[in-house]
Amino acid sequence: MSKDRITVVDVAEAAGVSKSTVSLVLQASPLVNEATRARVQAVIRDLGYVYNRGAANLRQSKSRIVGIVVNDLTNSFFAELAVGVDQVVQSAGYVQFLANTGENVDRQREVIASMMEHGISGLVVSPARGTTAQDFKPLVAAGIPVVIVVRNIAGSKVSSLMADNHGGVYQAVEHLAGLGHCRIAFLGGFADTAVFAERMQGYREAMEKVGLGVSDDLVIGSAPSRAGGVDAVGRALSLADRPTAAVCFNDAVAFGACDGLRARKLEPGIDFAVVGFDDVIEAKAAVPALTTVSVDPQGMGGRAAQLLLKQINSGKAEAEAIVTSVRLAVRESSRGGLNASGRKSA
Amino acid sequence: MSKDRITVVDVAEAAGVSKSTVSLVLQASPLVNEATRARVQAVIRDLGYVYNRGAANLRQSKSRIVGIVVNDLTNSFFAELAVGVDQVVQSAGYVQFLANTGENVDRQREVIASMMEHGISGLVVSPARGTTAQDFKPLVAAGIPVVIVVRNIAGSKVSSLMADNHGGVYQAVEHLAGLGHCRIAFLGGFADTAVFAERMQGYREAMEKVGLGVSDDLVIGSAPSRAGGVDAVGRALSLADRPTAAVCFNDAVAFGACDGLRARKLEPGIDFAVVGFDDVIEAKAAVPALTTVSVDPQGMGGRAAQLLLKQINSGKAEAEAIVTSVRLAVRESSRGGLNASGRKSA
DNA sequence: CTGTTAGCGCATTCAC
DNA sequence: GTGAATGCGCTAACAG
Repeated sequence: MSKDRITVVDVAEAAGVSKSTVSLVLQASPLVNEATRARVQAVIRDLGYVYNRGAANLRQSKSRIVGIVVNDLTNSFFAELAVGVDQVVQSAGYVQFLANTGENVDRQREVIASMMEHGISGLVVSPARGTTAQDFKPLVAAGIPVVIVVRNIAGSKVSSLMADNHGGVYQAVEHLAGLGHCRIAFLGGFADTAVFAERMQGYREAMEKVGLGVSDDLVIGSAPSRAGGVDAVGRALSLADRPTAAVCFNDAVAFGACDGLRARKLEPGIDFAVVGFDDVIEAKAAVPALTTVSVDPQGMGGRAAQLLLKQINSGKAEAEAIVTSVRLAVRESSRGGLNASGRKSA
Repeated sequence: MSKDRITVVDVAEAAGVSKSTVSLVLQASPLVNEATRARVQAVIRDLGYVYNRGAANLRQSKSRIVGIVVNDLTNSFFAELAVGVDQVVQSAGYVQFLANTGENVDRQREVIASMMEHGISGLVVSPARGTTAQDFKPLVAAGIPVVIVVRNIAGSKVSSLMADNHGGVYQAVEHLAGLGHCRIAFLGGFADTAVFAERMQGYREAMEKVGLGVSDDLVIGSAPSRAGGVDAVGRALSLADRPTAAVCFNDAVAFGACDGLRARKLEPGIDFAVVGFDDVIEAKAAVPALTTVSVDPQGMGGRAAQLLLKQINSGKAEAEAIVTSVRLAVRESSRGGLNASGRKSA
């Protein structure tokens, strides 16, 4: 059917003009006669011509394509993030390469290399665990803007967009203290990530600030998963001086904590307040008794993309670190839980 | 810092060979001396050369990039699908453009056009609602393989990969009948989609097959949402001749049905059996009493990608329609529910 | 085995 | 306003 790919010269001779004229109407230049423009466009349409952006990119050595690599698209949080990026990227007339690494650093290296070969003009990446600043060397060497989202990589001289981990946990602690809780635990998470460090720091500072101080037995690590939460809350409840509330490393842990409470016939939010950090976003329709520190992944994606585009258009800006605010989402059923259980303290 | 982009000629003269030689080592041709290959590769490495796939694509007029457009990446089902595609696409050395349409046909048209301009060599698409065969005309005209997933488009002469909607519901009905249910309703969904038609047909045929016949009052439409499910189950329960079980259009409806049951102090799976079709996949950790017809979206994505790659490599094959099987996932707590409630019938 | 010669499809000076 | 050259970075024949 269709012979070979039809090009500008084809439409040029079919319209009785030269290729440059065609090129001009293609980019909507005002330098071309209205009549000829119409004629050319007609020919384009019924000849079924499709613009070859690859050739154009080659010629101008720039492309309107960006890369986005996420560590786990299966996680709704990152899916939403990708949607956020997609939205602004699309409206800006860009198209995106998307790759999922599944937390595999080697795969990540490969896809980034591949994307570079394809001439992406920018990259937003939520790094796989184990990513080092090294991994972005090629990008920065090539002067390609990069914005890291969600997880920070120490020492990488690229931009980053992070949720306010510190502030979120800080708010959570203040909220619980305001409810009258005195023994507030920190549940779940592994200490080897930057995110954990930030949230932990928020916990410590807030506990000091509200005058409760920090005792190490209230910090109970576990896997950042639902099972980990069950475990952690179990250990918390078996402490001699039982906590009455906890802020959890993330929402998975928080769900687990609720599971653990119910298994002991305790009602989350009434008998024991729990606050999660809204990472995984299962939260959407979940546990009504759960207060969460909630971050808007789609919004983050959008902002990340905007930042990236800004850098692309400004010919390369220097690294910029921006922190997106979070808000505490307090559910009805978890308000004033302390009074209800009669466990209010001095 | 980095001057302009470094090219094959740069490495060529740095290595003291010609560009073609460089080109040959780039494609790992065996036609080049081991010594020179090593030298060239060394130069490539420490010159920081990056291959320009765009130029290569232009030259060979083919690209190792495929497009994938989904209607709602926010829905875990499609996110998983995308991951499935990504996986096989990546291992095949391809990279993917991903675009989210948000059920917007115009946006879909735009992104497909954009992808064509970028020279994708294939497309997998889960069409936005309202997509017509027309929308794929440009693709087929250009000889670009397309595989439609999840939702079929009548009259489009492209390949498709669909879940076994008919068979799934058929199995579900058989299952319920096997448990002794005689009044089995079909809940939720709008009649204007192909998917609905297929599932409905499965219901009808199975009801005939097991000798229960179909009475129209047992077919209760509603929005394919959780709220719709609540509504539908309510209407079902107020029927004169109450059904004892239902198969739902999808899992959202099924969840709603369970909500509705509990609101009436009925226990799903015990007092009333409900079977959902696992579209939205919230199901993962959800209602234990719920039996679902489950489809594996990631697997579907993988198969779709494989089909696409096959067609790409075989220089374009004709349209192929394949149906992926589904299986009934029966939860422990929903087995034999009928007996437990003493509502067993003749 | 390696170097030479030509374009892939387009955008961009420059003349006309 | 429009047309004729030139080259983006690479591969694909052929020569050597």
